[in-house]
Amino acid sequence: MEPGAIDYRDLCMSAAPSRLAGPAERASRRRSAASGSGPGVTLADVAREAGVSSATASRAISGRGPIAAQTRARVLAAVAKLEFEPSPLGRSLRMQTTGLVGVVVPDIADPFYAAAVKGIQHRLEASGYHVALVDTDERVDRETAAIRSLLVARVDGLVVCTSGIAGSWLADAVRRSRTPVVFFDNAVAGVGVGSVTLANEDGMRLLVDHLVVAHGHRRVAYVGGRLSETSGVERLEGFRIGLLAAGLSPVDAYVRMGDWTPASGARETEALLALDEGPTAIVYANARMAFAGLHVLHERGVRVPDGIALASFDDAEGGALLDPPLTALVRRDQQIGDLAGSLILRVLAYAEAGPMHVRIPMELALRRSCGCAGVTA
Amino acid sequence: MEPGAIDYRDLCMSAAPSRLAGPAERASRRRSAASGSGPGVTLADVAREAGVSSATASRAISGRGPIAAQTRARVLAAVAKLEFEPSPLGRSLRMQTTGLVGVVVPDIADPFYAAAVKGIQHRLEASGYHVALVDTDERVDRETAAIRSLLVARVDGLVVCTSGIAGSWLADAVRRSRTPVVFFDNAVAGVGVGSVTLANEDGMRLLVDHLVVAHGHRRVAYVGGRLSETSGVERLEGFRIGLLAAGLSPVDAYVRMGDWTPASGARETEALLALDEGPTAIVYANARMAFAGLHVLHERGVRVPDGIALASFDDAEGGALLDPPLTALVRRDQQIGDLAGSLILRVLAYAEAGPMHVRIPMELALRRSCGCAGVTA
DNA sequence: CTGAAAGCGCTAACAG
DNA sequence: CTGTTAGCGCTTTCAG
Repeated sequence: MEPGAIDYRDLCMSAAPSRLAGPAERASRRRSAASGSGPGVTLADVAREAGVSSATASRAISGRGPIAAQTRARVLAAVAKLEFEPSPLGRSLRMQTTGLVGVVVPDIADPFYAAAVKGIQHRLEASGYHVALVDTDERVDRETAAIRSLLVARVDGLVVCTSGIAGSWLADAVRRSRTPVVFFDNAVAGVGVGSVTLANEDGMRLLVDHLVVAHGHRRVAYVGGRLSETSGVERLEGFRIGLLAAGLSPVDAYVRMGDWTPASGARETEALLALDEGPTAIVYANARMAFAGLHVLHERGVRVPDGIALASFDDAEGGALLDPPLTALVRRDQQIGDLAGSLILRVLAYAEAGPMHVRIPMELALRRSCGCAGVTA
Repeated sequence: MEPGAIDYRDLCMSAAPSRLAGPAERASRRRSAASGSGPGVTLADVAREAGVSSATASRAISGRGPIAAQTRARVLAAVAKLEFEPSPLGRSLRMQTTGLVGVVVPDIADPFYAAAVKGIQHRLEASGYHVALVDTDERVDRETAAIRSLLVARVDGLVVCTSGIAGSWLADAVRRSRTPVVFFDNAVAGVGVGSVTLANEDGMRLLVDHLVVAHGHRRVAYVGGRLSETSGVERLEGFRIGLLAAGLSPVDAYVRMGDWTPASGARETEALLALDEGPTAIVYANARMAFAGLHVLHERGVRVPDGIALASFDDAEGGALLDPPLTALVRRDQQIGDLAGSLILRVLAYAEAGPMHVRIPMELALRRSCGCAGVTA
């Protein structure tokens, strides 16, 4: 082990106490102002160097306000010479703006949210915003704390996927702070300047319709997600309506509720298998549950799709790689994040009026787990 | 479609121009100061309400400096009454501290980085820091821009996984800014206050050793990751040394270089299959390439592990769910992030001296893809 | 123990 | 067109 290296177990003991001093408690590190260039150089320095007032320097740099071309050039030269970088701290205080957008997600380890965050971040970065990310572990109390804390930090906007249909607290807090909020994946009725959601109901109907009409299944089961989230509610509704539209009626025993996790997908699949007269097809409300379900079926020696056919609402990197490849609804993964980012930017840039709600349509990818030959990629 | 709802295609046209006005260009929204409570209440308001000076109010709230218990109580009452939340903007300017830690990752959609970010965020949140996340898409130019931009934003610290062994720019920038940096997964020699990396070499040796010694393979191939990253280099080295230690010599044709992506995993696997005398076992440098490789093998009708045995350096949610379950090295996924967070906190809290380098040991999970019976979970 | 005053770095009115 | 002045909200000497 090289010098300076330590065993990770030691670190767990020594450097990971449950609570270290936070930013507010820390003594301020003084800037060293070492070479007189780079961070540490102030606008006043630039002004002095250029022989103008700091107001003029500010105008030259920001491009706002009248300024003689020649003066501007002098200032810019000074900026370059001193390698001046305007400090956002002074500007933030003055402008009441942080250049930060808070992003709150239930679980960044879920590939769906990871992709969404990627989309949001790329979008916002292009407009000069930074993303303050908080992962809530799907816990409503953590979500509440996260939003509160981001509001205190004076983020310019918020992009939130709430877990749990948010109560009045969220609505109040958001309204009072006058901070624009965009919801994605799960919307909150009546709150926020916009939302981006999937066509949960339509998509699920597509899936059910395919299983029933194209493949003739009549005993179709459903493994759903949390009903405390709108996506869970809407997908279930889509399942029921899809069944009814196809002339079948939902059977209670075939409708199982999971919580989006692989563990719950496995559990509910086993429950379905234990039934006297089991289903001939199972629809999962998301990919992670479907993956786990497929695994259970393999273990039990049930052939897919011959024994039981499978389909999933939601795809993920790997759905196409499974054996058999999973029939699912597809979308460009970062799209939802990109749109959510666009929505919040629209408000930040133009302070536009009415809320804007976007639904992303879903497309069916017919692979082999439903019984198709697997034409679609 | 409900009122206010629009089709997403319209939005792509109307609200997603390539560049919207950024924070610096926006006119400042004036606080409405509506009810006189909540955000908008200033320390001066509290002081007035409590009948003290703002200096005293500050002392009462921050807990720093001498203050009479009674006075403090009066101030705290005023705080509660007005629902005062200290503005971080004023404090930031004064303290030269933002409470922000920049986190830079190559690809948040990679489950490994997602888990790492989760660990980092949770750790930092516990100490009151926010995480400013940037995803670089594995592009060095984006990484450079990200770090520069975070430094300009005056983050208090940086946690970085660099893609590409960072050149002198990074070293310079980091040193000059005097901002503490912790590297994870990929380290950069001589730069930063710490690093958290996996035991790449040891782990890979474990894998090779198992294949050769336990299962008697003599034609072992390797599908590696980028050699512009230390993890890529170290894993390759581990493979070579492992082979040598087992008394075999590496065969050039069996050593293929991918770039961590599933696509490259598939491509190199096919190249291996095209060989006259192909390998009897393949070791992959990460899970995503292994998944794709397994898929290719399935498609080609090669039985795993009978035809070709498989093992992967790196696991991921789902490795155990594959068919056959994938033999791989395992770790607690968020651990690397947790440790990286601890390391940067240590520096932020104590401004401690020497750099600290941590290696996370890897453990072998014997599943079925290598030929084992699949005892380990 | 408390108050007055200065200032972090920047921008915006308002004069000149 | 440019300089002066006045803060944004907070912390911290320095006196009292």
